[in-house]
Amino acid sequence: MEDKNRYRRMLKKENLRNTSHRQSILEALEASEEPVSAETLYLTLREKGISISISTVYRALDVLVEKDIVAKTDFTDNNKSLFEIKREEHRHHLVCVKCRKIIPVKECPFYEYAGELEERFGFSITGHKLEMYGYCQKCGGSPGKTGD
Amino acid sequence: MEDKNRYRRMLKKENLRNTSHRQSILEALEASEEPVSAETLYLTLREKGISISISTVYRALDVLVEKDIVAKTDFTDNNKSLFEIKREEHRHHLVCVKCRKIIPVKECPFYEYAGELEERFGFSITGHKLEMYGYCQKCGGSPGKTGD
DNA sequence: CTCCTTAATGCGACTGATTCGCATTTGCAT
DNA sequence: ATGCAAATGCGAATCAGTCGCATTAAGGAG
Ligand SMILES: [Mn+2]
Ligand SMILES: [Mn+2]
Ligand SMILES: [Zn+2]
Ligand SMILES: [Zn+2]
Repeated sequence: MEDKNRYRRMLKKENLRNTSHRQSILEALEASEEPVSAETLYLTLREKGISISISTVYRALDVLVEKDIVAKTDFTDNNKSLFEIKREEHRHHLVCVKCRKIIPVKECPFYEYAGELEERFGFSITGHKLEMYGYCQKCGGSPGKTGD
Repeated sequence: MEDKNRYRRMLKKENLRNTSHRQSILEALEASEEPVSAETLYLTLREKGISISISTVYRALDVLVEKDIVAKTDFTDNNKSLFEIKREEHRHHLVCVKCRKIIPVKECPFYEYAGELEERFGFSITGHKLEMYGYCQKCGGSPGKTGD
């Protein structure tokens, strides 16, 4: 219930109306540990008994991405975009090229590197995306720690 | 002319036939400093007087990506994929969100970080993509060095 | 060089994710 | 409560990318 108010504030700050659909979408995104497609999100909402149109899902996601509340990523292969709510600590992903599993990674080693590039290219970096591809443990990954 | 032989060898190694279209495509990709869309590539080839079909461009790119000779990237915004030949040193990109300029960056600060993640998640990393977004110098970037 | 097998290509039809137009509803400021 | 702009629903439209199938052209064997 307090998330509801947080979302309201976020939307307000961006001059977006606080609609029940946007609330539901933010809630569903927050609940998902992995990035989700517009269609998956749509189906999830419908299962919860929420009557919404797929166009609305796309439009809501668009505006949330534009306002930097949601991150949109196009992983290669699968032709659909995936969406993820932006959290305290932004995330990167390990994507298994075999089973398509996506593991979120919270660390970001890029800040100092970014500063260096900004100076070199006279470029002002406002964001970045990093996706790593390979094989998960089940599909033939390295035998490293099981993630303890 | 010696590139032609290099391409032939690359194709042969992957059991791909050495067709004139694939040669032209590799040549055009090599000549481009920036990633290009299938359509741009298609038009470039046509301008050179090469008669080719857009399906063939897509099919050639697909197989080259599959064989790890070409890198495919989906930059956000513009809904088309961009393609780039894989060079000695793989590249990342600075993308200006205003004018869409793409600056290639050759450094990759990523290798040791990758090793760490592999061990932690039992994941075997075979590749990665890193794209950075922001404003180029012309569009309001940092006043850093002009790239000397 | 000639033949043969099969990959590669052209072309048009098709797909499927995303977008759009427009009529209707809803949020929200006054 | 009222009015207006923003948001939504629904179907139509877009358009990058894919596919089927008939035709061409690599390139290996002889
Ligand atoms: Mn990061
Ligand atoms: Mn790298
Ligand atoms: Zn896997
Ligand atoms: Zn720019």
